[in-house]
Amino acid sequence: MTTIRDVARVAGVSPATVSRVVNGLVGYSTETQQRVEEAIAELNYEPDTLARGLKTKQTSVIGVLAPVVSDALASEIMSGVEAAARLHGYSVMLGRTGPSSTYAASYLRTLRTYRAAGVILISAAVTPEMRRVLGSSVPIMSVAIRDGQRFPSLAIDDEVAAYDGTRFLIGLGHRRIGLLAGDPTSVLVNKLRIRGYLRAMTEAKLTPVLESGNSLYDSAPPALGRLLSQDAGLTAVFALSDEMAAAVVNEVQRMGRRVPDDISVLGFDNTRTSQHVHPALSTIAQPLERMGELAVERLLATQDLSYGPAPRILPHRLIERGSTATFTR
Amino acid sequence: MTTIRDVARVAGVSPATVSRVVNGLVGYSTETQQRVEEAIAELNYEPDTLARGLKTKQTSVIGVLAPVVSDALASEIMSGVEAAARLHGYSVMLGRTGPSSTYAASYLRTLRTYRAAGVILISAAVTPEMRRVLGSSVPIMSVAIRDGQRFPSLAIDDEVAAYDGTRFLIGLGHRRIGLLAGDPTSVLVNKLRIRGYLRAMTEAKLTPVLESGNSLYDSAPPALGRLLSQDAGLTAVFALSDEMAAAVVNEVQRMGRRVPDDISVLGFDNTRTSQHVHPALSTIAQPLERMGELAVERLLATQDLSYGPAPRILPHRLIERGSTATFTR
DNA sequence: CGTTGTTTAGTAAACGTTTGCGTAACGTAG
DNA sequence: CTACGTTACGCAAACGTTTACTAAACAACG
Repeated sequence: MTTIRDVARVAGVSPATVSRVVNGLVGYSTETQQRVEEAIAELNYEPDTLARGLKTKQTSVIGVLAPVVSDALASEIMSGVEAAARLHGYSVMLGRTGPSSTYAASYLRTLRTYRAAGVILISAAVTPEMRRVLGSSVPIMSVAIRDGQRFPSLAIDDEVAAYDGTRFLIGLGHRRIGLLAGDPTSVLVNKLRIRGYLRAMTEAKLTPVLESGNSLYDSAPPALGRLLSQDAGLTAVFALSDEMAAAVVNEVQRMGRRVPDDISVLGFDNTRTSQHVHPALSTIAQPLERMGELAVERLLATQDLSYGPAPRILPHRLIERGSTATFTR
Repeated sequence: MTTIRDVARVAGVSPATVSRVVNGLVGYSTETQQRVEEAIAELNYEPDTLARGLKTKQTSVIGVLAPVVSDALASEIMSGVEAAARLHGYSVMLGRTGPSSTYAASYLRTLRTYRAAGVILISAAVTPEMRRVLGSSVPIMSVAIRDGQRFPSLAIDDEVAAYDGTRFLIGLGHRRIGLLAGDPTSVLVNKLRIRGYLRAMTEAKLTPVLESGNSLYDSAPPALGRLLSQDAGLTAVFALSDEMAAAVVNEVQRMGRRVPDDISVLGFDNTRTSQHVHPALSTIAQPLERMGELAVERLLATQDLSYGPAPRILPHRLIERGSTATFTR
């Protein structure tokens, strides 16, 4: 390994000077700068991150935690995170939120010993325990979830998004619209979306029909069954994740009915899954990659924690594909 | 931050002793050990990774690079990597292979300055440039790709897997079987799989019909069109990725023909996508998560590079679901 | 020409660990 | 009682940086 001392020797200056030019500080002549740069190139010198971090108490790592790393939604956000991080010269460290808050906290502890520059939580809220573990030096934020008022977060307005989706279905002429939710007890996001659906339905004086799955594919068919047993005449189903929506599309067809002719299906998230099914899903798009990018940018803008709690709202967008159609009768 | 000195002071010993008990070395009495451990617990001490890494020239980070991070196949492998890494007390750093070998190399350089314990390449081969950048101190290996003979890798036997898939279709009674490959020029994997298909077909004295996509969903419909224009009477299509297979299923149905009654479709990889389509895909499963886990275990077993080049072959498995059926006529 | 200010550069002390070396204490054997 | 081996532990020097201080050199100014 070639060190800063080697460079200094070759360039005929002191290590301090080399450090200065490497970091673009002031205090050297152009001539010196050139000699140093030549030496760096010649020796193929690269500053040691560890030593630097030890001294400066900061490294360019950003931690990213998701409930499960192979999740499609999380993957796309991570993709954005990776891109933006790289762009700004940061590296990303990957982890799982895991089963318990303690599990996550343990990883955060690791992140702190790495003197990470910040951490991004996907689809998970910042708990006080996490905040405590990190100490005051490393900023943290949630994305794709509306946290309480306590910590910074980045998400769409889930209530309005679900409202818009429901309105869309109503505008298509549907009157009997079922909602297939995720687990409302655990995830705030679902509570908000359910509220949006409810608001749209009651405004239109329609009776809500609601069942919950767990956002994954397999939970949808049984939940759809329950939905249909509440109201066999449903003409539209609004599923709160694309995976569940895809399952609904397939299940409906398996039952011998057609999408969208007999039943319209609306998804949520606009992950790749929404295009993997036929007909392709109409869905509420979240700007997933963008969210990831923005998350790192906001994090980097946060020198101190004075950044404040205000959740930042991103625009959602309804994408109309083949799984929804007008209903007339 | 509480340091080893603080612990030493509280426990009434020297920093050296604290270090020894933290690292489980020898040279202290049980009584001392207990005092130190109490102090550690009391102060909530956690050794600084940076300082330790600087001294020992090793950190517990494992780098993982994939061509694109939101890819389903890569995600599942990463999931395994994350799990195993965590289990062994390592952290994973995420990166993209990116467009060029130089792009990847630049990230590897970063990884080296972090003194990473190793790096895992997903669906990408180790180039000599990468190897050179890493120097001799950090081991690297590929997974889900059969590298040349030069560097360690971990994969299924793609040739045999494709052969088996084709044999399976033939066993079902199909005679006119089209292959939908990925890009054969760039990825070795595809070359091997194509070879397997070809071998099965010629052994059975059937005439191969072959077109290439790029492994992604959108590339499949046009490629299917070309396949069908070569032989409109195809009764089975073997797609070399689940995404393409899913697209084929949807496209076939869009054309008013039925899967599997009119055309059987066989996929490859057994990613989640294979279940998102109806009928669900029969497919060749790779043990993706397991591959990720094994990759880190092999890496960790590699103190030095004397590990040798032998590619390790993992078993593949044919999963029969609804998209394939016997053909009789 | 002394004084002062500015620019360029070097010296050395940290940052928090690990570890080679030295040594005191204590048994045990001769 | 001396000699010696073993165990438990402390001292201090690294690891590769950054950065506060200091100082030399030089110009500008009265």
